[in-house]
Amino acid sequence: MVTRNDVAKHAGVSVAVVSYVINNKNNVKESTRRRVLQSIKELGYNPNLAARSLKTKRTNQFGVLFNNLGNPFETGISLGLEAKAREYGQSLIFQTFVREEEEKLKTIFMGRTDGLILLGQSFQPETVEYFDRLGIPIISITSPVEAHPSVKIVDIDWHQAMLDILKHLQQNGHRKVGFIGSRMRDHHLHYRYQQFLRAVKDTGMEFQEDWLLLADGRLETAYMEMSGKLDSSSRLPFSAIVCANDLMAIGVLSACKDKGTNVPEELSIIGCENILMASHTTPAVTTIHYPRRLIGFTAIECMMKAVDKESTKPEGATLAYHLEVRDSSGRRQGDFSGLVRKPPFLNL
Amino acid sequence: MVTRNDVAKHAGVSVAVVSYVINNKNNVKESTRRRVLQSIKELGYNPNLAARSLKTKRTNQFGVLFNNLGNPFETGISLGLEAKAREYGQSLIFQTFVREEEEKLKTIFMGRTDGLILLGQSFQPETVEYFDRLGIPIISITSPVEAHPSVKIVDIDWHQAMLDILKHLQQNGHRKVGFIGSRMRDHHLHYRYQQFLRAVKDTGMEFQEDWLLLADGRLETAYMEMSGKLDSSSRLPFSAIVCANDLMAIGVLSACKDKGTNVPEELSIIGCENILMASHTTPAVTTIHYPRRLIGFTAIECMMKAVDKESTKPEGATLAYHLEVRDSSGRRQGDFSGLVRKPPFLNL
DNA sequence: TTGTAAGCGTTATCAA
DNA sequence: TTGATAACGCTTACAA
Repeated sequence: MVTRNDVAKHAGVSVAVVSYVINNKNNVKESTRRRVLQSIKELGYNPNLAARSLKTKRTNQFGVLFNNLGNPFETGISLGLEAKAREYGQSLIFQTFVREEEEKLKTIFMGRTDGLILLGQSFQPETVEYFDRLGIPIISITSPVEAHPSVKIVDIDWHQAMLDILKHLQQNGHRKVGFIGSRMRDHHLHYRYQQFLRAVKDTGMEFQEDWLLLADGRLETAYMEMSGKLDSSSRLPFSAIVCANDLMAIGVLSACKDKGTNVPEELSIIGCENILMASHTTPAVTTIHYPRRLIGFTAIECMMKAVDKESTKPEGATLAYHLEVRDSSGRRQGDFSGLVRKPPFLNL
Repeated sequence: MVTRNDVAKHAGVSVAVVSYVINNKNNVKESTRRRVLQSIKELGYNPNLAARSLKTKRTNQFGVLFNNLGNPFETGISLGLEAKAREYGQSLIFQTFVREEEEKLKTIFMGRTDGLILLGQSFQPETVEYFDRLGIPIISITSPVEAHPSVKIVDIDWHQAMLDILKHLQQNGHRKVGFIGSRMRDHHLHYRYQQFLRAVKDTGMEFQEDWLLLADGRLETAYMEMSGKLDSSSRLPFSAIVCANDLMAIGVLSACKDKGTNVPEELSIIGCENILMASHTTPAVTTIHYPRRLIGFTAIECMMKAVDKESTKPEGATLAYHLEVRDSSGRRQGDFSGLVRKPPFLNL
C-alpha cells in the first residue's frame, strides 16, 4: 500500500505538507502543492480512511437500519439516501435490524459511523441514550411506535393521510371499513393503524376489532390472511379495506381475485406508499403516495446538520403526500362506472 | 468515549491484557479474564473498529456496488448478501455504481473494505488491477459484459437459460422471436442478449436485428418502447418476445394491455429473474427463476474464502435456475387454453 | 511556508 | 500469565 510517507519522500517534503495538500489547507506554496499532487498521482496514493477516522473522529459513514431490504418502500427510500449521501461524500452501511441483536449494534458501529438512520424501528431507550452519549445522532424515517425525544423523525402526516383515505371512501358511499396491519405491535406499520383508528373516530366511520386483519407487511401473508377471511365469511362485513402498505393491498387484491370477489364493486381496497407495483395490478391500487426519494434526501440533509456540531439542534421534518386515486376503490354499490387506467409511466 | 485504556485501569491490568481478553487469546488467567469482562460491561466498552482496522489491515467490511437499488433483482440479491455477511460478522457498504466516478471508488474504499462485490458492472481493467494489487478481491454477481480474469463470477448459466426459453417457445409453435434488452452495451443485461443470440443460433429460431427493442432495464422505458412498436406496426413481426428482465417484461405486458394486444394469444412474453411482481400481473409472467438469495449467500462464501489468504485461490460459482412457466406464454395460434394461475405465495 | 512530533485506539512482539 | 512498547497511517498544534 502506498502511504502518505511514500508520497512525502517522493515529493521531497514532510508528511505534514502532504496532509496540507490533501486537506486543501491554503498554506502551501503553489509549486510545492503541484509537486505533491504530482507525486500522489504518480504513486497512485489514496489516504487510508481508517487512519483518518481514528484521528479525526469522523467516519463519513452513516448506518442505515432496514427491516426488510426486499421491501420496495424501504429500497425506494434508500435510493434517496444513497444519492444524497453520495453528494455529500458520505458512505452508507446497510444492516438489517434484528431486534434480538440490537445490543450488537453498539459493537458493529463503534468507530464506524457518524449517525444512524432507522426505518421505523423502535430502539430501546437505553440504546438511544448510548449513541446519544457518543454524539451519534439518530434519525428515524417513518414514525416508530415508540418515539424517543432524541430520535428525530422524517415522515409524512399519517393521521392526515388516513383522514384523506376515509373521506375518499365516505364520499363514495362507504361506511364500514376494515384494516389490514402488522401483527407486531412494535412495527412501524402499527403506527399507521393507530392513526387509522384516530381517523375513524374523527370521520365517524365504522370499524370493529374483528375487521382487523393481521399480517407481517408482506404480500404473501396478506394474501393468506385475506383468503382465510373470504373463506370463513359468506359476506364481508365491510365494503372497503385500508391496508397499511401496498404490498398487503396487493395480497388482498390477489386473494379477492382468486376467491371471486370483485374489486372495487364488492370491496374497495386502498393501500399506502404507492410502490411501483401498485400501479400495475388490475385493477390498479388506490394509495397514499409516499415521497420516498425526497424523504431519503431530507433525512440525509437532517443528518448532515446533526453531525455538524456547530449548527443548531437537529430537527426532523414532515413532508407532503397525496392520495393517488386509482381503480381499486370506487362507489360502494353496483353503480361503479369504470375509471380510465392511468398509464403506468406517470407513476414514479 | 470509553477506551481500552479506561478498561485496563478499571480492571487493574495492562492494556495488553484487555486486548487478549477481547480477542479470546487463551493465555489469560480465568480470574483476570472475568475481572476484565466485568469492567468492560460496567463501563460499556466497545472496541473502536477504525483503530482495529488500522492495525490489523482487516476492516470486516465489504463494498457492494449497485446499478439501481430500486431494482428488486438487485435488492433480492443484497438480501442474501446481507444475511450471510451478518452471519460472518461482516458489514456491507452499499454504493450505487456510477461509471464516471469509477475512479473515486479507490478513494472511497481505501482502508474501508476487504473485498468488493459488483452487480454485473464492467470495471476498467486498470481499476481491477489496482484493487488486485491491494489484495482486495472482486466478485461479480451476474456476468459482466467484459470480464477480467481476476474478477470471480457468481451467476447462473444464461446460455442454457436462453436455450430453455427458446425450446419452450418452440414447443409452443413459435418460430419468430423478438427481444428487449439494454441500450447500454456495457450493461450486464447485454450479456443476456449475447447469450440469447447464441441460443437463437443453436435452436434455429428466427430473430432479426430490428426485432430488438432497447430500453434501460426499467419498466417505464420498456412500456414506452413497446407502445411505440405497437403503434408503428400494424402487426407484430414476431409471436413471442424474450425480455432481458422481468421489469421490462411487465412494461411490455402493460403496453400490450393498453394497446389491445392479447397476451399470450397474440404475443407470448417471457421475462428473466422471477421477481415477485412477475407472478402478480395478469397474466402472470413466464420467467427464468434466478436464485437471488442463494446467489447472495454464495457470493459472500466466495468472498470469505478469497479474503482468507491461507485458503486456496478464490473461485466463482454457477448456480441452478429453472424456467417458471406461467400464463404470459402459450401456443402461437388461437388454440391457447387458459392455464390455471398459481397462487402467489408459492413464488418466493 | 514547511517540518517536528504528539496522539488517535488498537494489535502484537518481546521481555519479564 | 502479564506488561512495556513499537507500530498502523493519519491530522494538527507548534516550532522553525
